[in-house]
Amino acid sequence: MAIALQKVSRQKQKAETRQKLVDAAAAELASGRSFDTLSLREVAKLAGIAPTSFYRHFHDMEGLGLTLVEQCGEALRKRIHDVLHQASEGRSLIRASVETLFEYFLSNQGMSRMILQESMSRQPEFRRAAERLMQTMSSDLANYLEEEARERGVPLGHARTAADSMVAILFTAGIALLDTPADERDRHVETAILQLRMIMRGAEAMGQT
Amino acid sequence: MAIALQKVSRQKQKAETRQKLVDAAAAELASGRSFDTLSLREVAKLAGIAPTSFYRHFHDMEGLGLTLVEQCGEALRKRIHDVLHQASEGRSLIRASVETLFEYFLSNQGMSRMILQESMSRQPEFRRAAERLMQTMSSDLANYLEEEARERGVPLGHARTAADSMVAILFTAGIALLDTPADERDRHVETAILQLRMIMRGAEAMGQT
DNA sequence: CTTTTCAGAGTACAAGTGTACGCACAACCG
DNA sequence: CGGTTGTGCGTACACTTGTACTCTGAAAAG
Repeated sequence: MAIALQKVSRQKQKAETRQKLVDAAAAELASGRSFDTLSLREVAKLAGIAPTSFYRHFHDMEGLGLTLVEQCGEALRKRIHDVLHQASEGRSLIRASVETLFEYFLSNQGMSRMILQESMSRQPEFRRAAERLMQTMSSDLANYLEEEARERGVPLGHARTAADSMVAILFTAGIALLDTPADERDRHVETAILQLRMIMRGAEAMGQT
Repeated sequence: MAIALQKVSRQKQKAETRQKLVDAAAAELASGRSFDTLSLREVAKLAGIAPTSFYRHFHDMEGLGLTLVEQCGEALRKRIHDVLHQASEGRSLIRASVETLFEYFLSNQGMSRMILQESMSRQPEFRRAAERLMQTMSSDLANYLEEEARERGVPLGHARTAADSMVAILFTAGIALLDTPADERDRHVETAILQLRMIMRGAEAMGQT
């Protein structure tokens, strides 16, 4: 006996299938595929829709890619923001940030790889999207550093520049991390923390000049 | 009237066609194509050989890619090495290094993009190749920093870690540089220099602890 | 109710892909 | 010299790719 099916609105239905496409792509990334070897037909098949129906949702694979980066970037950004603006349970803030970020990288390898990779992609749109993300994170971080320095009464020179350095290091280390067997990952974490502290020291030193 | 043709040895001939393949790929990269959209058939055609003859030289496109990275990486490494170990004509060494490296990135955009991009590639071989390059450069730099610090009698803590940071920043900045219109590039250069100096200061500060 | 809209399916096609197989012919080796 | 080796070519095959076109059926609009 068939259960009465809810009649769903058109736009809701459309949004759902669209998300199916996004999810299918994400799943494929998660299992190690690279985004630009992913074909329209393939994601369509994985999402359970006809290849030609893809066009009802995205004009391009690039369109899908941008949505993907955007969705994941938002999650990432939020995560860092939260760490910075809430109690860090006794851990130093630098340590908390590094650990949180790396944790995210590890549990979302597929998407992280994509973001990191597309930040160096040939497709200008992708690059810009990734760059925007990094810049947003860098701004967040810079604001925080300045505020925190003011509270401690330590003059901090070039907060934004320091923040840029930190983000660059975190992302570069992130990639290396994903290639590292689990039992050596701590070393990367400690190194990254050391690197960030070094930059903090340098920034403070240059603030006093 | 036909000029007498030199009879060429087999291995020399083979080496030549192999290089034709490499050059064809490099040329395509230089004109903006991304390596992994490059097909075997395409490079074969550009090199002026039959598609199936490709296999006489490389087992894979990946094989070609590795050769490409290797050749270009060597050039890059050498360039930096030279800057570090020779008179820098009055410029500070940091400035000289940054300017030389960025110059190289700009005049070899295709290859640079490839190296930078493949350092985050899905293909583990590529990643490792790029990582090897970065580590070599980092070692070179670390050695130099230590030696130079010894000469000045300044204790330098964690030279290698500092060098890693510097390389990460240089490569990240390199990508941004390539996306920047010519008249704004100086800003990137100055920022990078500032970032490296900051790290130096930090490293010195931590060396005294 | 009727009419319109539009997400999705199906078919079809031209173009491009990697590569297996066999052949030609010049360089090499004994 | 004659036999072997190996680079390069051409053909052929089985796929995969993006997408143009047409059709269907149900939700939305009137």
